[in-house]
Amino acid sequence: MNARSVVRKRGSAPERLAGTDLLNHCNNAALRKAARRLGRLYDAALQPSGLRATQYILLAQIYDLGCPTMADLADSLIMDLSATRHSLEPLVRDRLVRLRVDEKDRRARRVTLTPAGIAKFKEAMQLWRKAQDRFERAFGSARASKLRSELSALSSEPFKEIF
Amino acid sequence: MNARSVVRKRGSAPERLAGTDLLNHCNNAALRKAARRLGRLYDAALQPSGLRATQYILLAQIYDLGCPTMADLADSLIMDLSATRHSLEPLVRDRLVRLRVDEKDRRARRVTLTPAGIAKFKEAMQLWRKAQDRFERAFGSARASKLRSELSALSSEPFKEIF
DNA sequence: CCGAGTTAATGGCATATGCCGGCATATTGT
DNA sequence: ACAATATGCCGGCATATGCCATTAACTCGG
Repeated sequence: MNARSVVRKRGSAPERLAGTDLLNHCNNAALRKAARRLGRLYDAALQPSGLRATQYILLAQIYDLGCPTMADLADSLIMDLSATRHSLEPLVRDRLVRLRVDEKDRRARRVTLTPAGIAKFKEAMQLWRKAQDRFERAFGSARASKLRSELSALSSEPFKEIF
Repeated sequence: MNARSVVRKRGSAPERLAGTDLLNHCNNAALRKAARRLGRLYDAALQPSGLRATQYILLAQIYDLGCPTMADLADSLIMDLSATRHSLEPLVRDRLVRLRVDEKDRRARRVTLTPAGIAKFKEAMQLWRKAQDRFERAFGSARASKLRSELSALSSEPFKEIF
């Protein structure tokens, strides 16, 4: 009787079908689901390089910024400083990334790619492009561009302070 | 020559400004950044309830589905089965969620909310709404709706097999 | 130059997420 | 009924992410 009522109650009520209401309206849930899905696509594509998608993102951003401080890097990725540091650990361990004390501000750490890091990044970039292409072929290139644009807007300035 | 080119080359080269190229085109990076940003918004809003945004999503989905199996739940959230299980652990520990063996298939586990879980969910829903409203007021309600719609499309069927 | 306040990073803890290998339970072909 | 296979979940391991408290280093007013 107990198990039955649990099992059945929900689906039978005419008010609402299963699993189609609550979360369909949640921006955060939609974002996370999409991130998981897409993450797995990129992760799989990058596998031959031994990098995770997140690690690729870190390398790319470091490459792009040159030798940012931890805080620069974290900010640019909308990431917590500690999270950034923790995520960097495997990369440092594997000698793809190096940290060094900033000359002018001894508190700061400059993050740089090692030669191996640069090589690995360039290797991974080829794989990344495959994932990117595969996704955009399926989703539409213009559509993806528009989506990224909206996501960037969401991640950018105005929303830093909606709290 | 090697290290030098890594450290310095970047900022000075006129070819490109720092941090605006590589990742701006990466769908995955854009998605992750947005997810982190929005996640923090929802996390903060839910804080009084003691739930994380992700936990709220789990409770909501369980509430919605009734008493799904682990696999049902994982699928509906585009989540790995093990990840789902692990994420459920704190909720089970705190007696918000219960697992029980399915009668008909002893391998399967049915996930249900306890009364405390239902109460907590409803409490959290009020906080969730605040975050949702706050975000949509800033981002635009229609715009958010469109964004969710694109994200859902991305998470849904056609892209399961773009590999 | 000193001390109060600020800023950058670290360490510890907790959850989030995923992969892989193993185990128990179903399902199926014969 | 039985062996082979498939399925659902568990455990262990590794990374991802964030918060908090702490420490080290800089800034500034006096």
